[in-house]
Amino acid sequence: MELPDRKMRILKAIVRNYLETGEPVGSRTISKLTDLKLSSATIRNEMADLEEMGLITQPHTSAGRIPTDAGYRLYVDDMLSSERKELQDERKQLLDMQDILLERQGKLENLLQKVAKTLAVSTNYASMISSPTTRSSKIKFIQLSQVDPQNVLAVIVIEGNLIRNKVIPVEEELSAENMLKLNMLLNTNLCGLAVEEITLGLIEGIKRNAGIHTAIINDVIDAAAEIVRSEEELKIYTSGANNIFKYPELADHQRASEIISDFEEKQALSSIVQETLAGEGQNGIQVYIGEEMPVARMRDCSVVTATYELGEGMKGTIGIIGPKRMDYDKVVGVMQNIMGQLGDLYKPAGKADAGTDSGQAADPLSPGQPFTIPEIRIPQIKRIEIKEI
Amino acid sequence: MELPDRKMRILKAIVRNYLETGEPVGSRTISKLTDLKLSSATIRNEMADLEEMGLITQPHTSAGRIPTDAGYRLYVDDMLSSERKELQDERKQLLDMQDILLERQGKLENLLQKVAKTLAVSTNYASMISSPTTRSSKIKFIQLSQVDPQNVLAVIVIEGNLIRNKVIPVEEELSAENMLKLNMLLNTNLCGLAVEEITLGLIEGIKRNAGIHTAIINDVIDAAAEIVRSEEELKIYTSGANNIFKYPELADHQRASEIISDFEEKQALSSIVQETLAGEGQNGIQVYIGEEMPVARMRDCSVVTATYELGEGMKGTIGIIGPKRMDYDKVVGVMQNIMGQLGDLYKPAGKADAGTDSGQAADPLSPGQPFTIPEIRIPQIKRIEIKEI
DNA sequence: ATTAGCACTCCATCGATCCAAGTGCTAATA
DNA sequence: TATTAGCACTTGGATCGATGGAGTGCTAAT
Repeated sequence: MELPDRKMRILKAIVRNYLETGEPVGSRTISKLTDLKLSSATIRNEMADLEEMGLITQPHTSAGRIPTDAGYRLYVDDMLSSERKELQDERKQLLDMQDILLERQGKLENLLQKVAKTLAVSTNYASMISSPTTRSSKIKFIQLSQVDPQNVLAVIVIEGNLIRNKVIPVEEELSAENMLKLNMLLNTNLCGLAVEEITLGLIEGIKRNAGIHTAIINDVIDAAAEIVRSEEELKIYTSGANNIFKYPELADHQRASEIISDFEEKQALSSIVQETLAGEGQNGIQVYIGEEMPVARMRDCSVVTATYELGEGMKGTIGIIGPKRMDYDKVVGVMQNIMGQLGDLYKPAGKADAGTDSGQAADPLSPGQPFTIPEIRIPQIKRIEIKEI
Repeated sequence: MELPDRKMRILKAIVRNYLETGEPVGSRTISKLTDLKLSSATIRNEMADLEEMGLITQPHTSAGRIPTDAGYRLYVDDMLSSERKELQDERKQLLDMQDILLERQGKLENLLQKVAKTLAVSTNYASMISSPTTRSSKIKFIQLSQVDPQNVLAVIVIEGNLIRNKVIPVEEELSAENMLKLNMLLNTNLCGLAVEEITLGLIEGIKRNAGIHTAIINDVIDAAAEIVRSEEELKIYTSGANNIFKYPELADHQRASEIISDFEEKQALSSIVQETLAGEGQNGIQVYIGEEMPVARMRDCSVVTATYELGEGMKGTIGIIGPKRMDYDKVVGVMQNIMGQLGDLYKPAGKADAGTDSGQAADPLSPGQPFTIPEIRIPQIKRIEIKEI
């Protein structure tokens, strides 16, 4: 949609003013606000036109105008397409804070949670961030071990030092020798492959090559393959849901309750993440306004999403959810900033301490070294002989 | 505090009625409600007495009465001390639903999340559940392995098949032989010990016995010990925060925002958990009413907490947070029910399939077998000889 | 000791009124 | 022809007062 320059400027002025105040904005306000020297009467005429075009609307007859979804859309598209020189400034401005925040963390989980919080705090909107996908990440290392007579522990390390593990119950204990063979077998066949390359056929092939054929071995191979293949669950971290109370248009019981609920359940957010990963927006940033929201219950909101990339193929989504009158400029700026920061994370970093953190989850950010892995190799177990001491 | 029977009955009637309606309750209502055949005038007199005792109060001069914190307290204490026969019924009633819900899950995380949700749905209040402590759980198995030249993977399995892992960055690669020695050393010295028994002194001892003395080895031992010793972080799962909107006294912006925020941050909830684990209430259930709340920002709420036990020493806390006028009877019933269910989880269960679940977290509920572990043993690696094929 | 009766208090509700902000239209102006 | 000043009109929100219902405390009767 093309718009005469003057109308466009008036529209922008309306949108910007409404973003700030949340109040319908009248002709007089615009007249004073813009540098086009026009009287309120002229503005009124233009506004009548804009309304006819469906870009703005008035809540009731004698009120000012507020942007429609289409109005926002035009505003946002214009913003995204034009070179944003201010963004540079905003990025700089935020860098300090970010630097502190993004100090090397032990656990990916904590990092993501912190990023979510930073986003929420610095924008005053609700935020979310999804864990990165690992579908195309390569397997680095597999290890099975007999924890006790009934349980085998399987640990799989994938690129980025993400760790998956599981205890596999077994009917009877495996001999140490078989266990070692199994380890070699799995490592030789699976290391270096991307997670998505592990097919059922491949697994069957491995079973045939196993040499030893017991039900147990087959079960264990299946279980191990399952861990690798298992659709990694999409985890979503959120923060600042209570920020919605800052915007009266979202803060009534009905709406607030729904939004809070969606934030707790994560289900709805997940569909936004899917949507984002599917379609690529300009600059990697996508904006859904009101009715465009993938989630019906959030049709009073807008969401700005972006895809971040941690390492090769490890993509995730960050999102800011707020009222339709959100400060899109600022949000996009913050977003690009964070994207940059996250992208930088897997580049070589300064020497760091061996973090004292630990826990069930993995350590994705090996302190003090590059995030990517030089080459895949098979553990150097060649042949093993077991003797009593 | 002792109260004449009649006054007690009137108090209970007031509380119960207020719990239901949320409206101040008048003398006439009570007169009709109770089976003591008394006129409203008599009730009025008694109510005046109760008010003097600080058990009830009127929001304004010409309104009915509502219970004070002290009034609630008396009511709750009475309820908790008397044998609750209705509870039995409620337990039965809920069992079916629970059985479905508590089907063997792969991941502790998912289980806890589901329990939280169940609590929230069945009570209509907000709920939380903390991950169980593992301080006194025993170490079952330790394994270090060289993932790549710069990284050593440490995996520790503790009782209940909980898994902790971490990638330890190293300056130079360890020889296979040293790695094996290290594994043996750690397993021999640490397996069977409770997490809290691992002292710094013990670690030093191990280092001295290591035989091989390089900085690397020491670092790795330190890192491994750190994982074990690291104060396990208290994870808290919540659900149903949006339920607070169902209670007008909590649903105004100010309060709602605070509560939601506390639920997101988990910080405040954590202090409730600590408090609960510290003091033992009757039946393992504790109730904090209004001003008794450990968290200042939640002084308009009540919380009912209970300690559940998964296995030996694995204790966690469940909690229901709602308005002061919460249905304490029901909540306590549901609570006891869930406690029982969780307690039963580590008793032998029917044969189950080898679950297809996996992920970064552990599998605490080894399907198809007892949750507790028969005996600790050292992995049967005795002596290793490495040869090229 | 209990109860009926009554005067009193206070809040919630409803309607009426008023006011500010903003519009659309018309006529004057550059 | 585009812009502007002026004006009548609309409308929702705030304010105010009156009304009525629910509940109380007190007194006198049972």
